[in-house]
Amino acid sequence: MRVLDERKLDVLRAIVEDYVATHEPVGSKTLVDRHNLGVSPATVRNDMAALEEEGYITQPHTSAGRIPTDAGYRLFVDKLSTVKTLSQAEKRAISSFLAGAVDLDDVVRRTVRLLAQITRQVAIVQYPTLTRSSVRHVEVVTMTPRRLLLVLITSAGRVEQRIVESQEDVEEQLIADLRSRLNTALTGKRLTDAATALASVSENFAPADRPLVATIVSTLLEAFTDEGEQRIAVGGAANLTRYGDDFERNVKPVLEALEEHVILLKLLGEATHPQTLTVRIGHENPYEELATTSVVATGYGSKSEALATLGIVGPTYMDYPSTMGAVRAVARYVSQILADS
Amino acid sequence: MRVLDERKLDVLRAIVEDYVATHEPVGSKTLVDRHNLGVSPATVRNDMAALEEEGYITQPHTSAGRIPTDAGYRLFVDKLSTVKTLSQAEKRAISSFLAGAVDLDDVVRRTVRLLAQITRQVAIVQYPTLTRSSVRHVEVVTMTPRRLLLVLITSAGRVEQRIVESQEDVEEQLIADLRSRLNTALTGKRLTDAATALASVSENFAPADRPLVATIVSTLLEAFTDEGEQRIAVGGAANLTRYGDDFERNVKPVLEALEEHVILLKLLGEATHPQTLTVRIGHENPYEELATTSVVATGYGSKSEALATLGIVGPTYMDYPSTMGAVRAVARYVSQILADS
DNA sequence: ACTGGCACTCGAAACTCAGGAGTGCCAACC
DNA sequence: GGTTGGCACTCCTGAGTTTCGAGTGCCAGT
Repeated sequence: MRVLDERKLDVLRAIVEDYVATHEPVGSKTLVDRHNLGVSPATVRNDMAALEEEGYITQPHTSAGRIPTDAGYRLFVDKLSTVKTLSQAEKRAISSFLAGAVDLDDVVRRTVRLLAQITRQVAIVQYPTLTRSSVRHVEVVTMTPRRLLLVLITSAGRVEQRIVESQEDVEEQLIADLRSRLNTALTGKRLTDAATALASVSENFAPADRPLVATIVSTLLEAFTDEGEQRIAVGGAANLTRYGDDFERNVKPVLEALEEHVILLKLLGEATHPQTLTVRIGHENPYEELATTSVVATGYGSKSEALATLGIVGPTYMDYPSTMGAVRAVARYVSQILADS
Repeated sequence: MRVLDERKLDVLRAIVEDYVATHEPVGSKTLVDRHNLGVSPATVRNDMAALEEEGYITQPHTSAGRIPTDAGYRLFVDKLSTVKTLSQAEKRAISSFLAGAVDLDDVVRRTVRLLAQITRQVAIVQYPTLTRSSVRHVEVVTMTPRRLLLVLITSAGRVEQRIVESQEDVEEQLIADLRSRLNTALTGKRLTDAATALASVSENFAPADRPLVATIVSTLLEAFTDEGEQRIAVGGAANLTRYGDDFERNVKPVLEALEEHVILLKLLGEATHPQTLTVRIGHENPYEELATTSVVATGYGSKSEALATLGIVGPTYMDYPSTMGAVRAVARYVSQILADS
C-alpha cells in the first residue's frame, strides 16, 4: 500500500469539509453525491476503511458515517487545505474599522470584536506586553501636596498609572527634577532594562529626598514587571450559542476557560511572527476539558518581533481555512495600526 | 376574603424559597414537609388556588406543582424577604480583595470578579462615567516633534489618552504654556463644565499657534463627551453553565446580551444611591428575550451621588435576599475604596 | 375554617418497534 | 489489481404506546 494515495487524501478532505458544513457523520454515498470524486461509494468505503485504520477518521457507532479525528483535522490543516484569503471588501472593512480607534485600549477592544465577528468564534486578544515594548515617557503629577501620580507611557501606547503617597509635602522643584531625571534615564529603554536604568537615578538627589525617590522608583519597577500586565480581552462569547446542541462538550468548558485568563494565555501560547499561525487541535491543547476545542492563534505587533498574541477558540469542527485566513488578516492589520500610531 | 392573609403569604414565601432551591415546581405535600407551615396539604392547596387566582403563582401544566410568576417574585422581594447581610468574614474578604487594586481599571476588574464569585451570577460593572467626575490633571507630552499625547486624569482616577498630530514641529515652550493654561482652566472643573472652561483658552496664544491649540482643545472636548465612555466590564459568564438545562431560555439570550454593551447599560439603568437596590424581575426589564431573567443593580461612588452602576444578571429564580445583600455590600465597599484613593 | 379522602389529569420515563442510513464483504468486472 | 454492484447485517433515530405517580380540585365531615 502506497503511503501517499492521492485519492484517499481527497476523500479525507471531502470528509472534513462535509463534516464541518453539516456537523453530521458523513457516509460514503452522500460523499460521492456532494463532492465529485468520480468513483463509486464502494471504492470510497474501501478508502474510508484504510483512513480509519490509519487513525484519521472514526465512526461514532458501527452503523454510522465517519467523522474526522484530531489527527484527521491535523492532516487537513497541514497538507490538504490552503489558508483562505479575504476579499478586498473584507480587507477594507477591517482596515477602516480598526483605523477608527482612539487609543490602545480601543484598538484591542475593536480587534476582539472584529475577530469574533469575522470568524464567528470566541476571540481572544492579549494586550501588548510591557516587557517587550519600551518606555516612551514618564510623567509625575502632583494631585495633592502629599500624593503623586506616576504615569508611564509605553511605545505601544499603553498607559500605566500608580499613586504614591509621601510622608510630607513635596516641593514642585523636586517633582520637576524627578520628571526630567526619570525621563532621561528611561525614555527609549526597553522595559526589561528599566531596572538597571533606574538604579542610578536616586543617587543624584539630596539625602532628605531619598526615601520618596526610592518609593517612586520601586513603584515604577513594580509597574514594569507586574504580572497583571498579562492582560487579555475576550469577545464573541455569544457565538457559543451556535453550539448549543452540545452544551456540555462545546459550550460549558469554553465558557469556564474564558474566565480564567491564565488558562487563555496558555492556550494562546507564545507570540509568533504574524505570518505564522499556530493551530492547536483538540487534545493538542494543554487542557483536557477543551479536548473538543481548537485554537487558532498568531502574534501581532512589529514585523520583526511579535508584541502579543491574538486568536480564536472554537470547536474542532471549525472551518479552518477561513478562520486561519481571518486571524492572519486581522493580526496583520492590527500590527499595521500599531506601527503607525 | 381578606386581602392580606398572613398564611397565604407564608405559603407564597415558602413556594418561592423552595422553587429557588430546587428549580422544580413545588406541590402542596412537599411544601408542608419541608417548611413547617402547621397546616395540612389540603389547606395549602386552597391557598395555592387563591394565589394562582391572584396571579402570584402558576402551574406549568394541569397536574404539576406551582411556580412563582414574576408578580410572585415581585411580592416576595418587596414584602416577604429581607436583604441578607453578609458575614463578617465575607465583608473582610471583600474589603481586602478590593484594597489590593493598583488603579481604577483594576478596581473595576476586581469588582466584577468579586461580584460574580459571591453571587454566582453574571456580574456587570459600569466604569465611572466621565461626565459625573471632575478633572484632576491634564498632561501634554511630546512623543515626536510633531506628535503630542494628551493625558487626562479624572477625579475617579481614570486616565484618558489621545494623540494629536501637528503640521509642524512644536516648541517645548509652547507645550509648557499649554500644559499650565489647560490645567489652570480645567483642574477641578466638572467634565460637563469643561466645554465652557476650554472656550477661553485658545485666545491667549499667538495667532500662529492657534490651529494646533484648536485641535487640542477639540480633541479634549471629544474625550470628555465621548459616547464610548459608557464602558462596561462583564464577568462570571461561566456561572451561566449552571443553567445549562434550559440553554435556550436562560443561557443563550444572556450570552447574546452580554456582547451588546448598550443593552447592558439599559439593563443596569440609572445609577441610584448605593443604598437603593433596583430589582427588575423577568418581563419588567426592557428586553423581551430576557423575560426569564432578573437584574439586581445599584449605584456606587460618592455617598451623595452615584458615579456609576453595578449589578448582576441571572434567572428569575435566583436567591434574591442573598444576591441583593451581596450587590449592596460590594457597591458599598467599592464606593469606599474610590473615596479613599 | 380546616382536614382527610378520592377520583381525575397529564407529563415523564420506560419500552417497543419499524425504518433506513451506513457498513463490510464478496464475487464479478474492466 | 483496483473498482464496482449486490447483499446481508448493524444499530441508531424517532414515533407510538404504556405505565407510573405526583399533584390537583372538590366534597363531605369535623
